[in-house]
Amino acid sequence: MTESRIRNYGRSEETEEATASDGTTEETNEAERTEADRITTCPECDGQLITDTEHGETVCADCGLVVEADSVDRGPEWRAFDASERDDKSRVGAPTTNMMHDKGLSTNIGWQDRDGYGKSLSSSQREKMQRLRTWNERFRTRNSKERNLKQALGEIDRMASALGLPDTVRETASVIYRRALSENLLPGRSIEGVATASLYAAARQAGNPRSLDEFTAVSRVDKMEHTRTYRYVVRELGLEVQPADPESYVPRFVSRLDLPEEVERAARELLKRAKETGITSGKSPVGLAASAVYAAALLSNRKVTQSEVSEVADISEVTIRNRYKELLEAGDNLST
DNA sequence: ATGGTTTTTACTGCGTC
DNA sequence: GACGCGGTAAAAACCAT
Repeated sequence: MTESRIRNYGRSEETEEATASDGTTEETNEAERTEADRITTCPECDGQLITDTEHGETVCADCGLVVEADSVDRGPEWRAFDASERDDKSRVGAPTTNMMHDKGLSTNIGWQDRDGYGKSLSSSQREKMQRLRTWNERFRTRNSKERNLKQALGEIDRMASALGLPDTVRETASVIYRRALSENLLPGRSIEGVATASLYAAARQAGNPRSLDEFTAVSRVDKMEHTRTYRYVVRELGLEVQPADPESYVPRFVSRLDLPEEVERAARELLKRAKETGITSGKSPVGLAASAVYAAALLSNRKVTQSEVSEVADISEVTIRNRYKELLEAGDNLST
């Protein structure tokens, strides 16, 4: 952002000098020009700037000065001269999504009893549409696999919302679930279990992990079944899931404790050093993150009690005590 | 199933407000 | 006296074998 601003400044100065030589320009105060008025007004005559997308230029409406040239045209590469032509030439539609069992590609008949112009339908038309809707729905979720998927994806969506996981994670989870389904991993396992496992794996792959406890809080399956199916799915599908990085828990703990960004940085620093000394191996990532946050808060003189941290991290105070001592020691050893 | 490691639970003592 | 903190021992959970 700053880069391009500097470049633009340079260009407008050049143009100024060029026009100043023919004596038409008054002095402009260089120092007073801020980034705010760069965008809207002409540096030359303070006229309104207009963007010419056809030629990729930003020009002054009054004096015609080209302020910015060769900008990137983000529009389509074809031209259309009226609305119908635009519709014909457009090659895009709604994106397909793995979050719906049919990838969002099947027909969906609207529930409003209105025609294309927004007018209400006659009663006979309404009945007809209702029958169509019924059959459309029946065909759409015809076989058991489809119904299975539908339920699982609903489940994934519900849990992801409850855990505050972004759409990208839901997408990944859906893909994993689809693979599990197509490889026949489902028989003998519950839909909820596999759905939970898929989401758990997706969240970890995305570097946005949630702890097992957080999952058991929102999932319909208990912890044991969850971990069992998770391991099973990972093994059968050959998923590559690295151990959760403690750092990825830090931001959430920090924000839940209302701590400043400075603490977050310090916590990350502590974790980095701990990783270098190798004391992190085998220890629970959540516990490490929680302890790092506690230690960082302590170092920056912010009052946070161990019990508060243990509360938001769902980790025992004892673990925090043990870990944070180690973290501080590791930090000392490296810095000296 | 088992043994080793880590985490949790429960309890106690110390200092401070 | 309540609270925060530190420590300990035993139980429980976890993981690889």
